[in-house]
Amino acid sequence: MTAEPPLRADARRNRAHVLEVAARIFATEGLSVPVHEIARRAGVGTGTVSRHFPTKEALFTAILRAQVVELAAQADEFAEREEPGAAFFMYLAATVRAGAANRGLAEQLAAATATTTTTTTTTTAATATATATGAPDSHHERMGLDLLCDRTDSLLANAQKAGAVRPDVTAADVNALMGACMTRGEGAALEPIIAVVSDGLRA
Amino acid sequence: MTAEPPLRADARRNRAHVLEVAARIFATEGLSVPVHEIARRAGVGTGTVSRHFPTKEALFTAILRAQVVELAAQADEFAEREEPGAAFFMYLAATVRAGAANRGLAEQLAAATATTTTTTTTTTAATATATATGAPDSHHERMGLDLLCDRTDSLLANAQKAGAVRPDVTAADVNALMGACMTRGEGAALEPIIAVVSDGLRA
Amino acid sequence: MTAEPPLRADARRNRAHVLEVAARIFATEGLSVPVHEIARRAGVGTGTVSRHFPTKEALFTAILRAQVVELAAQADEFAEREEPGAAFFMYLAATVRAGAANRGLAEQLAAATATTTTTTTTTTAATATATATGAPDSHHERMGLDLLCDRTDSLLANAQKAGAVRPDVTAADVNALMGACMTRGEGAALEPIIAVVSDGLRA
Amino acid sequence: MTAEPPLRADARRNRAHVLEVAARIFATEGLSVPVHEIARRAGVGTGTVSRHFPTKEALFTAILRAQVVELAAQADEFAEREEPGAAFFMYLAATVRAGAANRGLAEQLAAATATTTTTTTTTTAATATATATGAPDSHHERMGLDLLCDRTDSLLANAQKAGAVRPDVTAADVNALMGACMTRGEGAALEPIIAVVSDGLRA
DNA sequence: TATGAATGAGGGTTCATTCAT
DNA sequence: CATGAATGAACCCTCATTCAT
Repeated sequence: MTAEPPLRADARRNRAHVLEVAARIFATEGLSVPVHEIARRAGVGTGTVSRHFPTKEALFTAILRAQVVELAAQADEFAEREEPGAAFFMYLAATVRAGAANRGLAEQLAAATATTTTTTTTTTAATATATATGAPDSHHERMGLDLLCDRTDSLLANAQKAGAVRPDVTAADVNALMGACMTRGEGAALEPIIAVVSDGLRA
Repeated sequence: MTAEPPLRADARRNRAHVLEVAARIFATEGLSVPVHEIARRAGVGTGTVSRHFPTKEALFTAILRAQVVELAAQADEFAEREEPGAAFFMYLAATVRAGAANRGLAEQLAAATATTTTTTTTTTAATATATATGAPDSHHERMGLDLLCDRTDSLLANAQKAGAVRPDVTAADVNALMGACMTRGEGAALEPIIAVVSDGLRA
Repeated sequence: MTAEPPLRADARRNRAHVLEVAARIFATEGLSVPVHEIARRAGVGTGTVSRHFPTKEALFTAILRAQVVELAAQADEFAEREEPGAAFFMYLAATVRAGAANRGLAEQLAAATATTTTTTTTTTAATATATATGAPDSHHERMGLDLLCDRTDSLLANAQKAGAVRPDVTAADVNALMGACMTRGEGAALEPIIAVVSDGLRA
Repeated sequence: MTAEPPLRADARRNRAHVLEVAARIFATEGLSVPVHEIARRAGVGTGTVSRHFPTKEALFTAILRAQVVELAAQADEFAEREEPGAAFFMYLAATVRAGAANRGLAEQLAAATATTTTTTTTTTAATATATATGAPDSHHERMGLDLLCDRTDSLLANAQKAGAVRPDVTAADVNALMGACMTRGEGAALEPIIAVVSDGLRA
């Protein structure tokens, strides 16, 4: 609503730094790392983190959105430059690779995929509250997951129309499969898993 | 070391009851349910839970072990009664279904699979501490995951020898795939996912 | 709803002790004293306070209700045993004396009296939340202030009918006057104030 | 000690504006409004507020003093132009009306009146600290309350000498009564309260 | 042995104040 | 001077664990 004035240069740097550090920490150690710890490792006070991201969930959101937006852009490029089948499988691989490199992203996606009936309660009290009081799916949208779902929908539809993907799988199945692959153990090679799932999806 | 005296009858009953209730709760609501809540729903005091399972992680372990032992037994039956390919795919499906029906199990497996390189921190401070101080892989073994890994190893090897499974996947890949599928969103149907992965694994 | 089992003896003692200490502290230093400090002075951990009174506001409520209930009972005695005018003025004096001896009580009453149009925001976030989401006046009732208001209503009406109190003042005025007198500085003698207000109210 | 150089014109304007905005906010919403919020609504940075009023309490003081000085001036007018009784009761009514229209003023006065024996702690940690470390009654004087007390003293004395006010009340009683009436609930009409108290004070 | 009350470290968040820009 | 980002202590609350009853 109120158009915020652009951040001061140093603040922008600081914000970016916190974001970067938090992204790395969440990626490697998951979302349960205390805010205090993030602040410490970023070399700032806890208040600085709270100023830029008033809630821990806001921090999740900021990080996840950025990553998701990038993935969606990539997906659009694939859709434009490749033929339907290739586009779909490149999207699949790219998304899974991104998620696999990022534990926090995977955790959020896993939680988000489970939003159909039950309230998640996994992530945060704030999430629950928001869900209870306000918009039904706002969490999903805040995180930008709707962007990804859109890409899955259209890329899958096209690939199925082109006969490159078996017709009996739904977008929800694909989302679940991608979300699932992200959480694979780091001990296992990621590429074989992508290969297996891709092959399993082929017509 | 110290040979534990056998539990008194009422104590054994109590322990079993707590275990049962906790298993149900963890299965449906995940591992973050407070111990206090488990005790309450089991109709015992928190002290009773702590007496039998001195740590929350010990409770996880006890539950997971039981479930894993059962899965391993099932696997042995498959190995005995079915031909290699069928046995492998039945094992895969059974394991994934079990995990998918059990949120806590899936959470633990996901965390456990990720133990190869990084220290986990996912589950609990207690876990992290234990892992840090004690034996490097004891978590894995305490949970009984070694039993499952053994089954994956042998069933996969046999199935590959029989030409039923593509030769380029490793046991680690299969474990990761199974672990991954368990965490699929509750919105997506489980069976299509199993079908896709199974098809992808076939020779 | 769920009939709580009676507290264990030691817990009841502890609860009573915390209540007593908190009442004294709130009475002398107001409501803004940290819970942590109350716990410290009561010689218990912060968790113990939170166990008995899950919210700081719950602690206020418990203390205030007890005091208010006692005042209401006293009022009923006056109504029964004295003639209307005397009953009213004894009630006034007793209430003011109680509130004056109790800074926290006075703060709450002052805040509570101001509930007509604006939301108070003075006391606590929890209060505001409750007011926003749930029942409109629940704060007022949780504190038991409705009990006092009832007494003011009836005692005043009777006294006015009996010609002991000037007819142009309302119960709201009386409540405000009582609430006001409670907050008088401790440097000033209370009794002259009561005398002045009582005289001013006489027919 | 160090003779302050006169403020630059823009600085003086800024200071005045902050003062004005803060006065309005404190009057309507009380003293617990964050400094940050005051700065925001005044359209200046938080640093600007802190520069002019190094402490939140300093801001209170500046505002209160101005208001108190005005009240004192009014009192002097009454004393000059009216006969003793009228002057006293006009002073009483004017002071109470001012306080009642001003939540922050009333809060401060209530806190200030209570300074005789106990240390306050109501307003702010800063206040408490200042009170603890520095001069015993400096708060009272910083706020300009001594000015008001002087007026109460002399107006009351004259009115009593003139037989317009009952002789058994002290200035402290009157101050307390005035302070008390300010905090009356917004639901109750102010004038009846003033009427009652005035009548009660008459000889 | 069972109980559940007590503990206290740790979580996220707010806010008066300071200080680099 | 003005700015507003940074600070960090303090607040309230949760919960795994311990221990007196």
